[in-house]
Amino acid sequence: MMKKRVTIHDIARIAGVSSATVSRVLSKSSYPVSSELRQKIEQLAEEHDYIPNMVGKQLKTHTNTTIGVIVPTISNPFYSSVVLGIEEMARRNNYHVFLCNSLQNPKQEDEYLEKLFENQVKGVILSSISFNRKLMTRLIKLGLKVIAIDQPLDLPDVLQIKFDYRKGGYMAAKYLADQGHRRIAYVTAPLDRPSRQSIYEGYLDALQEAGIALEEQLVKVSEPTGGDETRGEFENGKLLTRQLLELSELPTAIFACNDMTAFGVISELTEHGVKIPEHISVVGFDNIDFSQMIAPPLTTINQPSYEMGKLAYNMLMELMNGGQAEMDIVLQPKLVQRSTVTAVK
Amino acid sequence: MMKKRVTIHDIARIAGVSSATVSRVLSKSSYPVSSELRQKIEQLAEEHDYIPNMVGKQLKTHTNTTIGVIVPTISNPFYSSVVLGIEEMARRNNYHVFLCNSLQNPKQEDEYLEKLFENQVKGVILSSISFNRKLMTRLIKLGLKVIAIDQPLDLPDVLQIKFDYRKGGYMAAKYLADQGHRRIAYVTAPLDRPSRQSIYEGYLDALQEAGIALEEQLVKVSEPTGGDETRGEFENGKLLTRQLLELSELPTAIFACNDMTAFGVISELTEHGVKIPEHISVVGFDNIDFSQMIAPPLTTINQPSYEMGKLAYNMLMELMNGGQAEMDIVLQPKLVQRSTVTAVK
DNA sequence: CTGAAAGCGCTAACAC
DNA sequence: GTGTTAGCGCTTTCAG
Repeated sequence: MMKKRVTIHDIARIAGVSSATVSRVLSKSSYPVSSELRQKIEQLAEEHDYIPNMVGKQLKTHTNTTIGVIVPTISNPFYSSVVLGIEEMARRNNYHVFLCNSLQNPKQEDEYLEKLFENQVKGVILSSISFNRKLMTRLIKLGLKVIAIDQPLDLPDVLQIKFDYRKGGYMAAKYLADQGHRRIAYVTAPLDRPSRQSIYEGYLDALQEAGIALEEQLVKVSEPTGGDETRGEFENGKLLTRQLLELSELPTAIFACNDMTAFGVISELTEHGVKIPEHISVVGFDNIDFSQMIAPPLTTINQPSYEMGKLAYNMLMELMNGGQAEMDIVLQPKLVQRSTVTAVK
Repeated sequence: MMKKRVTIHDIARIAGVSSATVSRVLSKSSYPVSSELRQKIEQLAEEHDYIPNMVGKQLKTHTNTTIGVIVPTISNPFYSSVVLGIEEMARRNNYHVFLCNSLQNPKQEDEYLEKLFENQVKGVILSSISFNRKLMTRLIKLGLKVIAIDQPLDLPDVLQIKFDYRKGGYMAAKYLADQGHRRIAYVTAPLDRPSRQSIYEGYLDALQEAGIALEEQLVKVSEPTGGDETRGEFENGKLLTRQLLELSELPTAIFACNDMTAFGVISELTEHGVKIPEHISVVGFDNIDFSQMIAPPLTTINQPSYEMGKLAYNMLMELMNGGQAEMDIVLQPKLVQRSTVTAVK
C-alpha cells in the first residue's frame, strides 16, 4: 500500500520523452509542444493517475496559493461568515485557506503567523488581538501581505477594512432616543478592544446629542474572562441584565454590544417576565443570521460580515499582485429595524 | 522590498560551516553537533531572522502537517463547532487545517479532494455529500487517510464517526409521545442525506412503539434547493409550519430535523400567535449553542459536535501513524430537556 | 563530530 | 519543438 506516486519523470520515461516536455504539457504551459506528443502525454498521465505534486512546483517557482486567515474563533457566527466569504472568493481563484483560531490569545496569533510564513504563505487576513507588532513588522518586511479586518492594525503596508463602529453605536442609541427612550442602558463585553470602545463612544455621542445625561448605573461592562467567548457573551448579557433588573428604576431600553449579548439580555428579561418590546426595548449589534431567527426578531446594526470577507480577499489579491497599499476601506453600519424596539409613550 | 529569504546555506556560509551542520541544529535533529557550533549557529539564525522553509523540508522528507477538512458549510454552527474541535487538536500537535466548504456540491467536494492531494495532504476529515466514490477510492489507494463524520462513507480503510441519528429521532418522538402527544408533526429538510432519512425512521419507530398511526399530512418535507443552507433551513421551518397551520386539526407537537429548522418553526408559530409550549410543543435536533439562547430555550437532541471534531482528529492521527483501520465509532444522542415541550392534558 | 553530495518533484533557461 | 541541465531549500546517507 501507499505505492510511490507517479511523477513527471515516470511519465517521461514511459513516453520516451524528456521530463521537460512532460512538464510543459501537464502544467498547461504555453510553451509549444507538438500535438502528437501532447496527446500521448496527456493520455499516459490519465492512464497512470498522475497527480501533480504542488510542493515540488512551489519550491521551484516560489508561488503559493494558500492564504492565511486568523480570527478569534470560528465558532462565532460573525467570523464564520467572514471566513465563508473569504473561502468562496479563494476557491474561485484556485486559492485556498489555512484557518487559524487565535482564541483571543496573542501568543497563539503570533505562532500561527510564524507557521503561516514558514509554509510560504504570502498573504494573511486577520482580526488581530495581539499588541506586539514586532513579529508582524518583521514578516511584512520579508514580503508578507496583510489585510486587517475588524480590529485596527496600524502598520505600514497593512491594508485595513474598517467598520465604523462608533457610528454604529451612535445609530443604535440615536434610534432608541428617537423613539422617545431616555433611560437607555448599554451592556457590553470588556472595552479592551478598540471596536468595543468605539461602539461605546457612539452610544455616548447619541446620548449627548439627544440631551440625555449619562447615568453610570445604566452602563454595565462585564469582567474580562479569557476563554470561550461565544458562550460567554450570552452569559454576560444575562448577568449584566440581572444587575440592571435590580435597579430601583428600570431602563426602558437596552443596547447590547453585539447580538449574542443581546440574546442574553432577551433571555434574562424573558425569564423575569419582562416583555420585549412592550416593557423594555432591545437592540443588538452585528446582525448575525440568528438575529432574525429569534422571536421576536432582533433590531440590530448590520455589519456586513460575508461581504467583508470577500472584500478582504480582493484587497489581499491586489496587494499580492503588486497593487498599491493605500486604500483603507471603512464599511458603513446600517440599522436593521425588526421587532424588539417600540416607541415609548 | 521582498528581500530574498535567508536559507540554511546563508547561515552556513556566514558561520563557516556546512549546510548539513546548520540543518542538523536548526531542525532540532538529534544528530550530534558540538555545542560551540550549535550555539554559534543558533545565534546567527536568530540574528538573521532565519525562518525555515517548510516547502523545502516537505519536498525532501515527504512529511506534511496539514489536514484537510471538508464540510458543507462553515456557516452552519454545527460544522463550525466540529471544525473548531479539529483545529484545536491540530494546533496542539503542530498540525494545521486546510478548510473546505463543499456547499452541498459533490463536484466541489471532489475538486477539493484533488487539490488537497496535490498539496500532499495525507489526511482528510470530511462530511461527504458526494456519491461518486471513484476519486476517493483512487486517493485512498494512493495513501490518503480518511475519516468520515456526520455522513456515512462506506469504503474500505475509511474510519467513520457515526452518530445514531435514528435513535436520536426515536428519542425525540418518544419523549413527545411520553408527554402524551399523539399528533406529532415532523418537519424536515429533503431526505436526500442518510442522516436525515435515519432521523425520520427514528420518528417512525417511536410512533409505532407508542401505537400512534402515522398521519401523512403531519410529515412535511421541504423541496431540495441547493444553495445557502443555513438561511434556508430556517425558512424551510417557517414554510412547512405554515402548511401545518392550515390543517383542520393542528398537531400538538412539532419535531424538526435540526435546530435551525426548529427556529423557523418557532418563529412562524409565534408570528401566528401560537404559544410555545402551551399550544404546541417543539423539539429540535443538534443542540447547537443557540438552541439555549432563544426564549424559551429549545428542547433538543444533543449531537456532540465539538467532541466529534476532536475525536475525528485523534482517529485520523492514529490512521496516519499506521494504526489499524477497524474501529468505527457511533456517538450516542442525548435528549436535552429545556422549555419548549409540555405535557398534553 | 563535520562535510560532501545526492536528490525530493518540478520548472525554466539555454542549447540543439 | 525537444532535450539538457541546473537548481528551489532542505535532509540524509556516506565518508572522513
